[in-house]
Amino acid sequence: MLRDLGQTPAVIGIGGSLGFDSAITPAGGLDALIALESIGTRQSFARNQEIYAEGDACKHWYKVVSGTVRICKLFADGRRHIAEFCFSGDCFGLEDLDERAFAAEAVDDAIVMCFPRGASERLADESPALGRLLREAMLRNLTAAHARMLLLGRMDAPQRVAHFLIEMGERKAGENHFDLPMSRNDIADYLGLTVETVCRVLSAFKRDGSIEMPQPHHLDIRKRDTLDALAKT
Amino acid sequence: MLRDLGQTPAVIGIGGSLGFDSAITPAGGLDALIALESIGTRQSFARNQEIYAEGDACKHWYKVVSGTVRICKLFADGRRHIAEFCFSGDCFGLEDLDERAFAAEAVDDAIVMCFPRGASERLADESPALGRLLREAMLRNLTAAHARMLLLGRMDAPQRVAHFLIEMGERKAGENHFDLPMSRNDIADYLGLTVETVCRVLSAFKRDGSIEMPQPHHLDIRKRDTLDALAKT
DNA sequence: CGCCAGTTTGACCAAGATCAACGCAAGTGG
DNA sequence: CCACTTGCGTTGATCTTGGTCAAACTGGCG
Repeated sequence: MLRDLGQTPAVIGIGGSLGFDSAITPAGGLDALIALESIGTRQSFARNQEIYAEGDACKHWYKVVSGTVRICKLFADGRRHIAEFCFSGDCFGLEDLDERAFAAEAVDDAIVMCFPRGASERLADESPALGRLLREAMLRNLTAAHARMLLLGRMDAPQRVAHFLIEMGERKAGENHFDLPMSRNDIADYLGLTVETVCRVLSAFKRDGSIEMPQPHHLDIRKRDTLDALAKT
Repeated sequence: MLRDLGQTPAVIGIGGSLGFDSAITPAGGLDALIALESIGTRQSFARNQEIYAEGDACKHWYKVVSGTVRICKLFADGRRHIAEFCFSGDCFGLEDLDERAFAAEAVDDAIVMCFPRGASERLADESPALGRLLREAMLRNLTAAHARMLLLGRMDAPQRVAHFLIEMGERKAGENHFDLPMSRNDIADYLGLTVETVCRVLSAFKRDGSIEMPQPHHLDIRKRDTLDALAKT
């Protein structure tokens, strides 16, 4: 547990991929991380179960232990926007507002650690190193958010899907062969497209040999170069 | 100068509106803010002048004193994406990467304060209160980034323009009557639209009486309700 | 005066949304 | 064990929004 925290320590952000995998943990930071770990509680959620709802009070933040979590928002007209998918090691639910602007739901069966917000802020106060780690993580998150703005504002459908596949490959496994835990609808709402468009683009990728998809949720990237070229802005 | 910092203290983020206008400055935070102010230098830029370029080293971050700054990125195909407009009191240029992912340019004649990155990080290490303020500011920035994702991913052209007009009204003046310092091209690149579409939507708003625009850069919101209703997701 | 950069408008086109249908595998209940 | 339902995924036909291309208008400024 300790070793795990040391390698991908708990980190902050509304959601997003931000373990400190490559960060050096300065003296003092490690103690704070141990203390942080000790104030967390473990929770399990079933597929599609709500972790917190839009409008709930922001009393805690979370770190994914296993499974997948989506950070999302439902509109009056029934449409949905997914801000982020969180995988093992990712953190979510830390916001500056008092109320949740987004909901968090388990995509598949998921286990998360839950940290009280106030206590972890006090820990950061006592440990400059932890404070700095948190700031760095937030900036990383901000960088990721800007990248997503580019995707949503400037990329066409094939580019978005290619970008998504590469992102998933890197975050899930770092390999060309992996499972997609989320539905086509989830993917569409994450990329700002419709289910139909996502399907069509995936079919097109399959047709030109860029990917193989024996089952809808089992993916194999065959021409990474082609996808990379597309995803490159 | 000191009073100014106390009211809208220097704050961090790639860009964005994040003065601590409403934040209480806890004991100790103020000292750090004074120290921060003392390490800053004042710089002036002419209209369209570059403050830093994409790829430059991230040695400093900035706070707008007067004028307008755009944070933007140019693509190989000539298109441009504007991540943020920064007005008086806003800060920009603090990133986690070593190289600038975006450029910063003066929209009109602008004056900024420039702070060395390393020195301000050390200040935050010494002052938990400052560290906490910075974290809060970053989270605010993250919230803003998520709102922009919603805009870029889910809103149609009239909604985006309505949202933009309301945002500018609130940030520039808090009134219904104000100047738009940026060009139609800037607006388009900020909203993920083309100049033509921005013009058409503005003309439509003018036709239905939602706004008046005696000159292209002078705006008067006449039916805020209509615009609000549009902008509401 | 004419030039120039920025703005506006119109005609046309294409990417992706919408609407509709079908396929397919995993339940579910008789 | 087999109809029947249900939830996803896929595919096709059509429509809409906003992009593209082209041209005209405007207000400074040499």
